[in-house]
Amino acid sequence: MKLEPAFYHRNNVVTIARSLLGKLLVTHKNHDKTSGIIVETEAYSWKERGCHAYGGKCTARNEVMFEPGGKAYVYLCYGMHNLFNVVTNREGIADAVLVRAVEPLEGEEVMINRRGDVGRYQLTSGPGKLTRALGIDRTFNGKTLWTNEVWIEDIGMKFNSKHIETGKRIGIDYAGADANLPWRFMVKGNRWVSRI
DNA sequence: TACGTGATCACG
DNA sequence: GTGATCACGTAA
Repeated sequence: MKLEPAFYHRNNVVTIARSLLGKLLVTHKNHDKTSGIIVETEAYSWKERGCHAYGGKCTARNEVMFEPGGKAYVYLCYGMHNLFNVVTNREGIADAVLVRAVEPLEGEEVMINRRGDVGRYQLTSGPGKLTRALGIDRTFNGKTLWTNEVWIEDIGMKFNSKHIETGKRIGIDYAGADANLPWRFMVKGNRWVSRI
């Protein structure tokens, strides 16, 4: 069943990033349904330098982060890759969770068509790869996550801290000391987790 | 390890 | 208007 708005409106983005592991990210476009189990996330908070909305800075790109939790924040990275985030917290408090990897569940053929035949474990094992595989582009920016086009679902998969690996977030060296925050979460041993 | 790639943002 | 920058992926 789809996650309710209240799931996203909570104020602890780290807690939400952890609890998104094992949830199912689903897209449905042009009669193609694709889905994957979330196996890697990163938390971002307006209070730290890694975040696009650091210090409450609102721009044309990140304004959806300031809306109530439960929307998609999708932006273009390095001129090529669409990255998918889940906006959290209440209106005006800009927190978000980056989804970095999923394990394919439904529509693997469609994903291969979109990504090319790159091999089973390369299909969705990174933040740019999974958006391509699931057909997520910037037109998804601002969509609520309980529409019929994109949503996140609870499939009863639960992980305790024994099954979750924690680490520093990837690719944010510009964040200074905040780059060391242990806000990256991975399902231990899962084959689709992005880079080591 | 190196670079493609183009939107974005802080300048003025 | 302009230029530096960038929450990545790929080949090598």
